[in-house]
Amino acid sequence: MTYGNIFLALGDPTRRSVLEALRHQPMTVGMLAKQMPVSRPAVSQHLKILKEAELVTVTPKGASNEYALNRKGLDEIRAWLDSMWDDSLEAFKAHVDQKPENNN
Amino acid sequence: MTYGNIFLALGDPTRRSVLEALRHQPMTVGMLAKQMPVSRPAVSQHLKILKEAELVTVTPKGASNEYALNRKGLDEIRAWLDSMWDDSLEAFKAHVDQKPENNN
DNA sequence: TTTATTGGTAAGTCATGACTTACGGTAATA
DNA sequence: TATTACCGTAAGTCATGACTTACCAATAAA
Repeated sequence: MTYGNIFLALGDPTRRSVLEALRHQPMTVGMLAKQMPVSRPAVSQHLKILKEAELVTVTPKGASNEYALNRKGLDEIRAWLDSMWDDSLEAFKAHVDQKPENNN
Repeated sequence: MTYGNIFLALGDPTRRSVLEALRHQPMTVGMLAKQMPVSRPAVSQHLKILKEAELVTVTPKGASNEYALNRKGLDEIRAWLDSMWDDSLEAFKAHVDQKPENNN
């Protein structure tokens, strides 16, 4: 279950703040830490988790590392949501289609 | 931030199992607990969190309570995902549209 | 090469939360 | 009414995880 990490990553408010900051433009760790209420190591640890969940990407820029949004992780969440509704509609359809005969 | 509770709720694998079980049909607490590796009180506590996140609804059925999927919570997640992409596209558009003049 | 900037990691603390058993309260049944 | 099923909550335990400071590696500048 690959989206397990993703939901876990999105469960933390600080990590969501990081993602929401990265919506507007890619940022380095220092830039992110400066506008957040936690320390730089904390941000670094969060970024590690976000990276493993494929919610962000890293590209080294000299001495600093630039982080950007990664579409992949968010797409998986969307797929999970879609699957929830597919199955739900299936169940509804089965409910509508049910007939007294042929229920083996 | 209303989706805070929702992401928190979805972060737990047991709660996701509950939701995925409810995709197919509404179920009582006992039915859910029977097909899960945790105790009934644990399921009950999870359902409380899912209910507060508007991911499930409850309807009393005599002595038992029937839980069903609630579209509302999942829709909010979808809206959050959409907002991420809207802003991301905005940023991309701003990047493409940028010209040497008029950058005040 | 020395010095400063950037950032990842280690180690430790502390809060939170995911379980358990025990209990009480309500609705169906005998 | 007495009994049985169903379920929510209280209390307590234990693991996890979100922080901190301290340290180390790598790049950029003096």
